[in-house]
Amino acid sequence: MKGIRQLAEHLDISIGTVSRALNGKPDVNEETRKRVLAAAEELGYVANQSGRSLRQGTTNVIGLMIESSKETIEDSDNFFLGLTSGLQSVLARHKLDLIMLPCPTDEDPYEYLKRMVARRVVDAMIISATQRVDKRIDLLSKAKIPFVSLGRSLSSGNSSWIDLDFDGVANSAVDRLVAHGHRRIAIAAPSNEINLGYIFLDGYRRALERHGIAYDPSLVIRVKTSEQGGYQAGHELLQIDNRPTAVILIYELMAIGLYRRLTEAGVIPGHDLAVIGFREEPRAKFLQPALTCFRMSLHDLGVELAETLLATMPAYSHFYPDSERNMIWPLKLIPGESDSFHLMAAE
Amino acid sequence: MKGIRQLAEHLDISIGTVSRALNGKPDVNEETRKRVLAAAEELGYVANQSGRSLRQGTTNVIGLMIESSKETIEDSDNFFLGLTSGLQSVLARHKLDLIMLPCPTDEDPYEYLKRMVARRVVDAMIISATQRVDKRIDLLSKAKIPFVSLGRSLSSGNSSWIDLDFDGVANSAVDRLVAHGHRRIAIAAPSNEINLGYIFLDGYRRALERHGIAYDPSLVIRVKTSEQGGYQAGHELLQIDNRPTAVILIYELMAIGLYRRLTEAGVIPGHDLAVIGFREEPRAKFLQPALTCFRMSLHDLGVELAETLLATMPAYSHFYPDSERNMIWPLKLIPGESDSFHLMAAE
DNA sequence: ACGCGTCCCGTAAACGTTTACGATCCTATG
DNA sequence: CATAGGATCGTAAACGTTTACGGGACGCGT
Repeated sequence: MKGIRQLAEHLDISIGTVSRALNGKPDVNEETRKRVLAAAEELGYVANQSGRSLRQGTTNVIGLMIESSKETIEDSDNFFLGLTSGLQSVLARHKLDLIMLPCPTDEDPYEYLKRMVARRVVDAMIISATQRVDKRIDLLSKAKIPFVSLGRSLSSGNSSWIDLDFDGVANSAVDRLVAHGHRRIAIAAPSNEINLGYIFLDGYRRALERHGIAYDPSLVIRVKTSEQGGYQAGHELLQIDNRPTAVILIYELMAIGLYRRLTEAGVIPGHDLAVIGFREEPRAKFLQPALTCFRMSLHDLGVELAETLLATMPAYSHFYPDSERNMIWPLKLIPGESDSFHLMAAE
Repeated sequence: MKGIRQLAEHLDISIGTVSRALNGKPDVNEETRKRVLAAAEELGYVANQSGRSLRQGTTNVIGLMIESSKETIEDSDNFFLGLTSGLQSVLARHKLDLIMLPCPTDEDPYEYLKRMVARRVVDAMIISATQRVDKRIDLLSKAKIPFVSLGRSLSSGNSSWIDLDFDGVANSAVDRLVAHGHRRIAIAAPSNEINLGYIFLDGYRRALERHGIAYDPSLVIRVKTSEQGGYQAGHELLQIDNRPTAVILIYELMAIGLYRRLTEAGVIPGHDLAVIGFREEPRAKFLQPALTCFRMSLHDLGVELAETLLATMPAYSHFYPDSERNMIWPLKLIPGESDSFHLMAAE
């Protein structure tokens, strides 16, 4: 089966009518529409995407850009795959397909995105790992490509975003640790320019202030968001004099490395050092003591992302009239035992 | 910047010459080529992919199909993301882009692939999770879409594939366990129709035979390849009367669940029950005792996949003249402690 | 009989690119 | 000088769709 022309000839109908029949347009007899659909099914005809895109200027494809640095690719998790399920459940309703665009580790994400945008291979984009100031946002805005970013940015302007509630996470974590008697609380934040690192630290700082605890910069550890980074964090924690009694991790896989380093040094996690991590991961279930952490549904987040995105696309926005353009995605605290040993007042 | 026409007008050159200049064709003055390239860079012109695809019948995009069932998506790992790095390093040399095509969990993989193929959105495909008999292979062959499958199949015919050496893995594992004195060796295989499960079991069976150990079907446990499945496997292991003294797992994440179930029952992994897993995963590093398992480089596998694929594509095959169409990908044994406690002869 | 509207269908242009072909100019060679 | 041939460029067709437009057939009311 070559194209619509062969299909039309086979049916002895004009090519225009066949197209209208297939696309559910009016001005076509219900009877002939049946014939056309049957023949298409029988001959296995599916419209060539290039031809269609060229004519309509639309691809019916949504892109999910994926970044994974050389350092974290080994530890990188099922985050994006977890998202796809929710995304697709919404996109499928509009006959939109999702493709993932993995940015090569040795290419600049901005340049990569620029290429993809210029080639007009997707109608809209979802980007993540949003930086504090992110050129990609300006790029997409100027190119008038609808998009939503997972993570707000200083560059966001009035574009759409959904951000994980890292402010809330930091606050609950500090509250909980303080309630358990901790006063010296360390925090492991990412070493790159990702914006959620800043939000996380801000929340941490303001929470301390709320509890009348002085902010101590030496308790802020900047490491990679990986198991390796967790190990490194543990290492640095042990060096601090007047060692903190608790630590908050921005990424749960770090807990594995942290536990490892602590255990090596004879420091018992949860007993000698309280630990709270983000986010709940099935594969960290094994940790002893069980990690206190925050839960979120990747599927639901995917659904929300898709709806927010569609709301920004003129052709689909009427389906989602009252969709928020911006939103803070809530996390739920899952109490474990890694922070529940009460401390004797040290002084 | 709209299209090549505007670029041509801006340069006051014909549209054909511009196209030739951009694509490095002959019959264009070196001087004007410079001008064209400069102007394209300045105005940010990039060829529209749809137009190009339509004309040349080629998209310059390679698809990596991703399957993840509802059950395993939570546990699914960085396998595909790990592959992309190697894939892209090769594809980039030929200006080919990689996209990942995640099959929705509620859609039949065959139908999904059929849609993607018919829409002509990629030039070639990489498929994985190959089934014992896999209709996708016939589909791609008939559609004359170059492809390589990760995992051979009974349907493979003379198509290209790379298969992980599960036969070798099963054999080494059995050899090692027998050398440690084990005679009753269980095996946890996947419950679906994925072909590597069969190969794994075959290898296991032949290895037993080689050692003069009778094959006992009750020692074959079929579970999902997830942490949950590992737990289930542990559960079933404990039910077997005349309990086996060792178990081989087809997937390393299963070890986490297995350890959990064993510990619950007071059975010490590595001591009361020897364990060998596939494949090495950074996140299973924490397990105590350390898991004996098999290592492979995802990056290198990606490289090999890309080269094998390109070798099947007429336009690129001359770059890879002596590339094997089929290949067994070797794994390296990483000794841990989970199988190294020597047993007293039980009888 | 005439006009008008509705239903259905065919015709052809347009989307942006690549490429076969032919045209022009210039140089070298006899 | 005539001509061959190389270098460079312009022209136009083609890829597979969608869709604006117009036209024929038919029914209905006047």
